[in-house]
Amino acid sequence: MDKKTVLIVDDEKNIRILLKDFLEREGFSVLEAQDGRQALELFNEKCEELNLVLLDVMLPELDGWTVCREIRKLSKVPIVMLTARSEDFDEVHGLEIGADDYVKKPVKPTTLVARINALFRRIEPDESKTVMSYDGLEIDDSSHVVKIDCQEIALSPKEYTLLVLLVENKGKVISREQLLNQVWGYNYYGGLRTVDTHINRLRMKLGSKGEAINTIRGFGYKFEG
Amino acid sequence: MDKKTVLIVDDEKNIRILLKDFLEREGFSVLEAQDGRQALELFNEKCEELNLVLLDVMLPELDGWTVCREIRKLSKVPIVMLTARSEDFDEVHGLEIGADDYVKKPVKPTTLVARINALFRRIEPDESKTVMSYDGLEIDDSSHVVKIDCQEIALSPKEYTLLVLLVENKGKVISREQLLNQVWGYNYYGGLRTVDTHINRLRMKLGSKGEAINTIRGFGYKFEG
DNA sequence: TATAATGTTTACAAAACTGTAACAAAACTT
DNA sequence: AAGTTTTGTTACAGTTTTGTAAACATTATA
Repeated sequence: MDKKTVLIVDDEKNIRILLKDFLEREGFSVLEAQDGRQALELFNEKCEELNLVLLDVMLPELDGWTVCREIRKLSKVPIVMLTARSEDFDEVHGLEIGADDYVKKPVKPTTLVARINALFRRIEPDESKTVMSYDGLEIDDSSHVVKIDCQEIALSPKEYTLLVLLVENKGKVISREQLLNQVWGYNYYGGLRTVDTHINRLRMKLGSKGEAINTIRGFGYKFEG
Repeated sequence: MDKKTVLIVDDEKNIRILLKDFLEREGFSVLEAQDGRQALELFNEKCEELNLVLLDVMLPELDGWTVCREIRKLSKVPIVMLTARSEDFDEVHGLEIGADDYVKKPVKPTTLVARINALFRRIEPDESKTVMSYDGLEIDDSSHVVKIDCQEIALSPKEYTLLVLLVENKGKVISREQLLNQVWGYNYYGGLRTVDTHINRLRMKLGSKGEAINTIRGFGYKFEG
């Protein structure tokens, strides 16, 4: 998987910096433009290597709408439009003139990246993955692979199901009854202590990451502190 | 461009009706489900003809997250997740487990349709690949020929179908139920162990390449590690 | 601090799962 | 119609997984 290049077009410098930093940390390569004219120039020049354009709607000189339409004429590069003021938030129009997503500012970088990845996943279906991750723990449910620091570990069916449930509800306490219902089935008849045993086995196999499974005395278990 | 089929999954009847009416007026064909279990059943049955799933997060029985993950395991059908309550609005998680868009209710039908169209615009008409290959294994679906290191091998119909399904979903775990549904037909009534037997026969015929078929204890089989 | 309540760990037998072989029914060929 | 191939089921064995109980540890409570 090669590095993706993103062009950020925004007239506010702090926003460009914020997004650029975050995207680079996520492994993207980033170009910047501060107005529509510059954006189009850069686009013409680097068209081939661009994978995505992050386009603000309010721009000096040439507005985002126009830039979006121009780019669409030339290329199929995905475009995400950003908008700040609610009166500019004509989502339907934005999508109709060729944007692939349309997002209201302020946008959390994590969210933005998640949306960008979802977009890429669509375009290059080979890399489609459904991963949950936390710290160095990675769960790909479609391939059923659990990794700790990129090292695959083997879990039994119950352990796996339990882990997925915990991670999925990370931050929330889940009672033993709930765990029994979800993992063992709602008409399962068995002792609650069984859950403890499995939690224990899971913790062992997760090694240091096992500490992310917290005991909430009297209530149940919770993933993450 | 033929008519697109959308599956609406929501437990609120008025929302289903509202969306259904609107989508049908826009030229879509619509199916409905009111809970997660029903959604998955419908999905298994109509998998082939579906183009999009509109999935509410809050559902009785099986929640939207689970449904989304299940669908993702087997298919590349786009999924749009809807959510009503803000505490359920974990956009990043939704997108990570395979949703293509994630929208907060109440959503204007016009907006929704614009987003759906933007999604479809991205998806290229899949040139139905006829040749699949993995390592020294080559499957030409148009001529029905399977080769190992350029050496043609003979597979029975069931073995062939099974292999194609596995290879098409390489890297993904497929449950015995799913294999039965896809290979033997949706309303086939027969034991799950039958799948094991055929997997076994397939492995034999594939020789060393047979090792690419992995057993995922408690869940099913997966092609490739 | 003593006691009760709750959670953790260990050990082991029971249960569940899978691979394989054998067999008979069904489908297909000739 | 006889022979061949494909198919579904069952049974058995080896292995892994699982549930339970009991001992052990920890935390709360009086």
